[in-house]
Amino acid sequence: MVFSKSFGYALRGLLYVAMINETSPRVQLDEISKKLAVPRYFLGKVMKKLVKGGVLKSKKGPYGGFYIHEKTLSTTLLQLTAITGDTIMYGSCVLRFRKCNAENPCPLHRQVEFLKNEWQNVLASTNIGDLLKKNHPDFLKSIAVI
Amino acid sequence: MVFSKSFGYALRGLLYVAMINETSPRVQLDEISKKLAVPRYFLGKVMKKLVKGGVLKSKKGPYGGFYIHEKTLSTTLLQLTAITGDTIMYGSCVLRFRKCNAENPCPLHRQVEFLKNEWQNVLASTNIGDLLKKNHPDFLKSIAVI
DNA sequence: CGGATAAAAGACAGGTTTGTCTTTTTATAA
DNA sequence: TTATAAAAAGACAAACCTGTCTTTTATCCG
Ligand code: FES
Ligand code: FES
Repeated sequence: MVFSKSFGYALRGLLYVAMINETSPRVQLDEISKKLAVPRYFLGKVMKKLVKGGVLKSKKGPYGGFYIHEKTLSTTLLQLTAITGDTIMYGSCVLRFRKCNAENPCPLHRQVEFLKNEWQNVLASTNIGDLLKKNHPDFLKSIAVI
Repeated sequence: MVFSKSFGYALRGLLYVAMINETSPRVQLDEISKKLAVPRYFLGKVMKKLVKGGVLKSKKGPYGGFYIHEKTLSTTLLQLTAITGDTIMYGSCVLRFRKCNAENPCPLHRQVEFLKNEWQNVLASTNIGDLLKKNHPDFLKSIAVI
């Protein structure tokens, strides 16, 4: 009932880059992993997925690093789950029955239907820009602490 | 965002035993695993956890098997998550921060606080007996279908 | 008691996720 | 062009979850 570690790293990494990019054009993996207290090489892989997923940019070499582009701030949490491979349960049963449907519902179906929709809604309607704004100004503290 | 397989097996196993025990004093693992179409030996381990967790009883040997006791029907889904080791997020952060608290919230805290409480509520207020009642009479179908 | 039955326990294997380290590729500046 | 810096890519290991099989332990019945 919790996101994967990868998702957490991805979100926090993305937020950190977005925050830094308000004042600096690039951030390096080294800095990100230290500030977030996240395993460096693993974070590298997650960030790579973000770049490949089209929600972040990167540049190799000197003066390189990660930086945002147009789409970054409008990236929703739902898109992020797709990128990090988190199984999200819209259309799938919380009990892992073959599929979630009202005709042949699992014993939990009624109880969780509403919550699933609401949850789905939050993920689809919240984007990186929203989180960045809402959590200012002690925002760094909120993503840096494990 | 979904329960573990173990949790699903545990719940369905528990429900099956509870259902059968309305007419028969014991059920064997063999029958349960076949009816639920669940891997037999793995289910055995899950059932063992239920017994150790004090929400089910078992007896070895001839005429043995699994059966319910007083506490079985009042077992909540929240208790089940504890038994199967599912990380549930009440008091813990969806992003896996050390702990979820309002003073130093993660970037998602605000957005998910309400949903977490609601979800928690469903799990804590739903017990095996409830599910058994609500899903009668085509209840077997609902738990047997994978 | 002795044989049969069923859960409990233990050993092991495959897959996925997470984590670490090394090598390769790309870009920059001098 | 060369040295350097940084991400990308690849190889590998540890931990966890799931699944299978074998051995042990408890119980019942004759
Ligand atoms: S059938 Fe299980 S949640 Fe809908
Ligand atoms: S601190 Fe993350 S959900 Fe509360």
